[in-house]
Amino acid sequence: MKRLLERIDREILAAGGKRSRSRAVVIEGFFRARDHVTIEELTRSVRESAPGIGAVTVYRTLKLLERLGYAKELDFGEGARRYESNLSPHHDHLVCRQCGTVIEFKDRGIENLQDLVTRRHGFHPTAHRLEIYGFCRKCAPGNSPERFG
Amino acid sequence: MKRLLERIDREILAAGGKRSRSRAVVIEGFFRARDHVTIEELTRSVRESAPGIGAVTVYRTLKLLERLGYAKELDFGEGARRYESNLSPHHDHLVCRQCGTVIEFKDRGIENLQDLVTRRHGFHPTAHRLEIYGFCRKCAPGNSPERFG
DNA sequence: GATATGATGAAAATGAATTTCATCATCAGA
DNA sequence: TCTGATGATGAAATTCATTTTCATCATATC
Repeated sequence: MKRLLERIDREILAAGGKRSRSRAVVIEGFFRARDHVTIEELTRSVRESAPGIGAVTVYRTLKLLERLGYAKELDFGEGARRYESNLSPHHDHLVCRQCGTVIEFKDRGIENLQDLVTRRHGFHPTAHRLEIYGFCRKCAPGNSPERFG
Repeated sequence: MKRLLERIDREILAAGGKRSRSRAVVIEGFFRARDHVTIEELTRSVRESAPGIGAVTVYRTLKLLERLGYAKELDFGEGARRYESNLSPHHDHLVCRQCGTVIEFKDRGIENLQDLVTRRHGFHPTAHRLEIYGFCRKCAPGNSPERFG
């Protein structure tokens, strides 16, 4: 973690930025937080140790991390965006509509077929998003007495 | 088209709604419009024939069509939602980041693999979204002198 | 035709995200 | 180490899509 923060620090410096205490706290908080956080969640958690930090700084810092390639914006259609660390390799998401759990998955076969599809249309892909919405194992119809029983 | 509008009309009545001129204009406008319209685009086009129609009515009418199963909300991350008719069977989208063109595609292989993935995680899917972003044939790197030359 | 109630549109409200701006902090050079 | 330039901050204001409110209008129903 220390290594990572120092590396990001160096990249910010190299890009003409300056160090700042608030930003450091937000960045560390982001990598320590559970994945797929909203700005609001992250702001709340970061303020536990550094109460003065404004939500605007959290917005700005995550935009910065995204620009540097360390964070990824997600949108599960909830109104507010979520962010995940971009350190682990690319993956897609299963999103439970009941409890909000997000399961990450990776499927080489799907990716290959996507490549075929784009090639067939002469399309040059730069990114994709695949989300499957439904009910996770725990919330599945039949396993949720209070909802279906 | 006439048939379709009458059928929707009947469904609205059956659900306890009433007929309305404005709404009829919006619904017809929606099915005549090019696919993947924004509220703003549809409002503008609808106002050419019925200037008094408020954007709020367009919002409400598309929500209604969605509830009835005739329209689908899309979000290509542009800030404003888009809507497409839900009459044609399910498909996914290639979205050009340069010119905004949207190509629809359908790939049974991808869908099958998605089913496998969800089953592997004990997940019960109810919907999914797959969008591939990049450059369409016309805007592809190498074909766009003003951008890459 | 009278009446209950759904639909409308303008304006206000909401809420996430961004911008503005005065102030503070940090880096670079003397 | 001091100092000036400029990046970063946080509060408040702004933006923008969408939703809600509300007085009024329109349409089914009796």
